[in-house]
This record gives sequence, structure tokens and C-alpha cells, in this order.
Amino acid sequence: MAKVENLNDQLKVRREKMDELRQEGIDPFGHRFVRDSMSQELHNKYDGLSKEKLEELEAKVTIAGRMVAKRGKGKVGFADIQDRDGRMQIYVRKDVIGEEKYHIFKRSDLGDHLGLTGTVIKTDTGELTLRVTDLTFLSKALRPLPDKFHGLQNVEQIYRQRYLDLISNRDSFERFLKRTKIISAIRKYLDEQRFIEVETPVLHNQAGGAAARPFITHHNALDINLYLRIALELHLKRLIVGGMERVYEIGRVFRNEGIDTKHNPEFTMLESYVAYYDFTDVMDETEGIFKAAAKVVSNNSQIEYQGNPIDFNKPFKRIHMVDAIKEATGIDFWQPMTLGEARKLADENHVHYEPYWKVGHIINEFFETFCEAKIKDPTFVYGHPIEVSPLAKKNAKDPRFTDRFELFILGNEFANAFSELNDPIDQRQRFEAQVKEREAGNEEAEGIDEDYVEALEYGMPPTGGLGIGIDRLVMLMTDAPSIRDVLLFPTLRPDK
RNA sequence: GGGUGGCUAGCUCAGCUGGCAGAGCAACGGACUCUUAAUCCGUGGGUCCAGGGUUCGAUCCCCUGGCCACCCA
Repeated sequence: MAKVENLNDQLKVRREKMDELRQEGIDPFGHRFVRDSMSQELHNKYDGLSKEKLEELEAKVTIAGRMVAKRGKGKVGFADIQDRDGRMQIYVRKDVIGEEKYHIFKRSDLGDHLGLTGTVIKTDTGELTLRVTDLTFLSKALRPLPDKFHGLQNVEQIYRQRYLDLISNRDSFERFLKRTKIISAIRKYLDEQRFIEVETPVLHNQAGGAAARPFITHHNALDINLYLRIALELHLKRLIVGGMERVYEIGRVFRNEGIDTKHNPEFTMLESYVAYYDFTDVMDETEGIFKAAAKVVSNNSQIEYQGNPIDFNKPFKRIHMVDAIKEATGIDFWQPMTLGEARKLADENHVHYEPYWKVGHIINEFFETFCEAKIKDPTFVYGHPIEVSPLAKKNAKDPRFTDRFELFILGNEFANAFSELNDPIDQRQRFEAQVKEREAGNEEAEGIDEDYVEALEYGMPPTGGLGIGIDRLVMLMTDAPSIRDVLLFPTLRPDK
């Protein structure tokens, strides 16, 4: 707690007012208060009624909230009370609530919480208002709120002190409400498809299921290092082996990488697995999830992201990665090709590659270089090379490629899915290839998860799996330019 | 990792070519019984991100560092 001599005038005054309340026998940090109405509820109910009609009705209600604006006027005063759903104007008259209570109102600061009982009226200017008959002081704000007109603009403060952003920037508050509703809609959609929602460990013995560097932590009693999960994949598939048939988890995963407008070290993933599905079924499932989410934020399933319209009514496009490259560049990777030939093509087209890369890596890089950014409409790009898909099932007709897809919208990836590799022999070989990659310099390559391979040896049904980054989905649906705008408390460097 | 920009009162922001630190809101005192970014009169409020340098003099110029944002890899 700051020492008194370090306080600025406003902090001092508010502490003095707190003491004043105590002297008057009022707890500045009050207690239980029963309200019977929310601001928005009152607006819905009474905004449509005339001033006269409301006078007739004499509707008596009790509300509570934070005072966010105040307009004094001698022996009467107006203020705006903000609760979770919105705001309600109150009208306080000295001759109605009496000297003592009016004094409390006059001495209240912006930011204080008040409980108010009164009748619902309309003012001469037509604003729905609570004409206060009783006032209860509920909680003192010892610090002043951000600018009442501009709100909180300081981006750093918005992230570090999200509560101030939520108090003073209603659009931000509503974006987080939408986030919650989107996730609820996704749950509802999956639950209706008879999925089982599960929770799997966050602490892993080995970080697998994705290509990413993990956070490492230590368990004291076992004296072992543990890894914060980078994916949900390998545990959920064990549950498919266990016969759950349709599972999903919405949970936090952690990746030890840089922070920018699209990356936060911890973020929320949805992964789902369905026995007997292949990746084309998963496309349908994915489409259903995105359409369910779009309905939450739009009446007609048309949204706009940073000025770009997206229509979720249309069926999503589907294109093979190799065809997409051919369309964009004329280069045909369907042709059988040696590594030397692929490298030559890469050199000719100024496509970057690493020494340990095989043909498949180069194909993938061609896609990322020439195709990804051009995709606008929701599009499933499928058939990723086997080298970049260590957990996906090989395509039955062309084993260079896998039955995998990614969903792209406006040049960004929103989902990653595949027919799961359920052949334990093949799986072991893919893990071994990953180990070699790691030795060749790819720090994100996976190790061998023996326990997982053993689970596969008991027999996993053919399975369709899906991963969706929930934060990016919410960004898209709420027109948020940065992932930090959809995370209540984004990761930041400590403040001093 | 590289580049650019920002950091000034509680908040939102000005601050010219280097010359006493500014406004609006908020706060305080006063007036005001239908205001709504209330109004009117008056008052107080600053580690100009930190440290160093140049200078008679630095919020301003230079160097180093911190935090944040954006762009690029």
C-alpha cells in the first residue's frame, strides 16, 4: 500500500472521504445488497413506454453498480450507474432522499459502487431514469477511473490492468462476452453431435503432438522435469483407443516462442477426435463449428474482418495443396521428383529451404510462399506432404501425401486436421524421422512417445482429428486485430 | 533478431528553433431542483520512463538502458 505522503491529491481526497463514511457509520466497503433489476433489463422493458405511462406505472426497482458519470445540479443530481449489462441513469433529489443520503451521494466519487432503489421514470429529454428513493453506499473507489469520455487508451495499461479497460471500454467488455458465447456455441455444437468433453494432463513427460518448443518445469517429489503441453493430441487419441469414440477438449496449451499479434505463449486449443471419421468428415465437422461460431456474432452469418467480408453461408472451398501450387505458379509437384530437382525448383523460384529438408518440406514451403496469403474465402487445403505431417495417415493412392487439411481464411490458418495415423509401425518410423530432424537442427521436431505407440498397438480405430486455435477464431469473429484483444490477460514482461 | 514510433498531471493529449511545464476531463472550494462529455466562478496538482553526456541552460539534441506498439525476418 502506498504511503500517505506518496499519494497525489486525488488519492488523498478519496481516502479522506472513506474515513468520513466510517465516521458517519457507513462501511466504505459495504456488504450484501439485493438488487432486483439489471440496467439492460429496465431499458428493454421500459424504453418503449412514454413518460406519462411510466408515471402511471410507478415501477419500483432496485439496482446496483458503479457510478461512471455524475452531473450535479445543486439540490438534485444525475449519475450513470454501470452494471454488467449496461448503464442506467439515476436522478437523485435532496427533498426525496433526505439530507444525509443526499450528502452521501454528493460526496461519492466516480468509480464508487452504489445500490439504489427508486421508480422508473423518463426525464424531459426522454431518457429512462431511476428516480431514487433510497441510496446505499456499497464500495469506495480509492483511485480515479480513466477518462470518462475517451476511456482507457494506453495499450499497455489496457493489457496490464484489464479491469480498467473493462470498466471504461464497453466494446472491449463485449468482445470478451462474445468470446464466451462463441466457446459455448462450439461446446453446444459438439455436445449435440454426441461428443464427450474431457480433460487431459497439462503436465507432460514429453512434449508431443505438435512442432513447437515447450516450457519446461520441474516436479520436486518425483525429481523429474515435466513439459507444459504443446498440444492435446496424443492423450485424446489414447481415449479413442479407450473406446470413447468422440472426444474433445478445449484447453490451454503452451508454446515457448515469440510474442506478436498472432501469438501468445499460452493459448486455447480445441481438439476433437472421432472414431471411423476420415479427414473429409472432419471438414464437415469444422465447417459446422465455424458456422456455429459465426451465428453468435452475426444474424446472417456474414462478418467482416479488418474490412474484408467473409460469408459463412457458402460451403467452404476444398483444394489439394499441390493443385493450389500449380494454380498459383504453374509448377506441378504431382510429377515424381528427386530432392535435387525440388531444390532446383526452389532456387529458381527463390524459395527458402533448410539443409535437412526433403521434397515434401519444399512443397509445403512453395504453398506457404505462393498460395497461403492469397486465400480469402474459407478454404480447406488438403494433402500435405508426409514430411510435415508426422501424425497424419498416408494417402492410400499417393503415399507422398497425407489425408490432412488446414483451413485458411483471409490468408490465415484456422484449423489443422487429418485422418489420424493409427498404424503403430508407421507411427514409430515417423517419430524416428522426427528424431533425425531434431538431430539435423530442427528444434521443434518431436521425440518418440513410446507410451503412445504402445497405445496404438492395442488398436486405434480409423479416426478423424481436428485442432482449432480458439483465440484466432475469436479474433476473426470479433474483428480483433491482435490476439491480445481476445485474451483477458495476455502475457507481458513484468512491469519493473 | 532488425527497423520505426511512443513514454509529459489520475486519464486523454499539446508542448514551435534548446529559454519559467500547458489544455480538456477528473479532483478541490463556491453557485445552481430535469442533467446527460452539465454549466459558470475560483484553486491545487508534474521524478516530462531511467541513467549519463553536450550546453550558461535539456521535456526537447547525443549515448546507454527499460517498457509498449507497429512493420520486417
